[in-house]
Amino acid sequence: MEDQPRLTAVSSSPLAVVRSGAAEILLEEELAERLERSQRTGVPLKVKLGVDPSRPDLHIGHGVVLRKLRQFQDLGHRVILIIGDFTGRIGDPSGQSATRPQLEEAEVERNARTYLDQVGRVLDLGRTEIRRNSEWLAPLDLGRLIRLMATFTVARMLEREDFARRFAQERPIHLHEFLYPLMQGYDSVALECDVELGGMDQKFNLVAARHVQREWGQTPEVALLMPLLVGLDGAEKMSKSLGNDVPIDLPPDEMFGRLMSVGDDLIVPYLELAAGADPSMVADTARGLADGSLHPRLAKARMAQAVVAVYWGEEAATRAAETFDARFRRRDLSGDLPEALVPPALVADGRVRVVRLLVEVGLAASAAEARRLLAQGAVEIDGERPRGADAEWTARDGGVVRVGRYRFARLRLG
RNA sequence: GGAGGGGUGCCCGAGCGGUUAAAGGGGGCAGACUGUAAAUCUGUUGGCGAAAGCCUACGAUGGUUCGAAUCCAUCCCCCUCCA
Repeated sequence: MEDQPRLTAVSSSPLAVVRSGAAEILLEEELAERLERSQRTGVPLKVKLGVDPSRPDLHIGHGVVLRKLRQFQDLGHRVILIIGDFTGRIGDPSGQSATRPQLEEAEVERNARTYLDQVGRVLDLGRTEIRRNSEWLAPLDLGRLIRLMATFTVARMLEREDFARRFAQERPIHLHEFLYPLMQGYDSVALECDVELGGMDQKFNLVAARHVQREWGQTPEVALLMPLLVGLDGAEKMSKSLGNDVPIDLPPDEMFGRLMSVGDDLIVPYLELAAGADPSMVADTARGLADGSLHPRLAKARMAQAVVAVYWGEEAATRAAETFDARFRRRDLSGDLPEALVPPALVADGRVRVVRLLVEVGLAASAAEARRLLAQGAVEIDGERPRGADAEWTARDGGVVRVGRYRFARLRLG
């Protein structure tokens, strides 16, 4: 392996650390002032991140914000994770069933737990406060709610890009959707937050929170906005529903592989945002790629390794890089492979129908797909490349099957 | 409350009695090419089956017909305009 780049900046001033990589800070002077005061008085800042429990699957795009949160944590500040259980529960305007709220409560619970598992890869959970916004939102009475609503105008609401677009297209905007930014803002009031983090897509909500706090006589929190990470497709922002994401809990080998399949344009942004690499290293890489002195494949491998290291540690990342090299560059499948058990019932006269095998070990979703893959020459098993739907494999413990480029397994006879 | 438009495969979208497992595009998967790149080209993309073939599918239910995604009835949902 090539020598490892330094991934974290040698600590400079707290402001420099916290500011690095941010897309926008409202307002930076306020941030500087609060950090300074905190340092002087020894009172840590309350730093908030709101999370949506209806989507418990985190990807490395969320990781961008989480890493920033971690930096605050490392500087000794109080990090508060707000589970939006209340907001999440009333979220879906089309949810009508009466039995639903309770089910959702259990679900919120489960999701929150999944969430923490993942978040723990980046944050120090022992030093993270977890709050649910139902704590203060559920008891909110109509009087206070109206007071909250009175702080905003419809015109102001419609400035939000999402609302503006839907309004222009005459697509529905449900009234309660206007409440979201307000409730999020109220979260900040309830906790008297000093700083709130979010992706750029949260800008409106964070600005609203500042507004609400001011209305409630509090000093508005600093809104620290992180850039959105582009998805693997290089076009849309990373999101699970678009299927262009890299889940935080993806095993190192797969995470590495997924990062390697990305277009060259993403090397630098990922290095910077997803890996949080040292700015000078990002600059070096960008320069090397631009003048051709750095091979894109090498740069990409370094990027992938750096990202994997964030979630799985240096050692695992190095191993992932080596495994990748062996499996894909040298096409060597002799190392550790995921194992798949071949049930004895499948074996007849020492032979196994390949179609059934693929389905059984999960390398094909259905027999029809398995036949298609065979017909397309995508299946390699123990060095053979059978084409027919009636192909058979001579059962052998430790046999290796590969489907397409990315799917493979070592076969174990059960 | 009144008038009109619509619900099709992962998504968008054509079809408007048989030749429709359903055009076309996107996405996915695979093959070629490569840096497992990206881009490009080609193939493929409901299930069961070795195959012939069979089964399921066009919001739901029922009906007309030799035959329905296409016609009729009822219901559910969505959208637009008027109030």
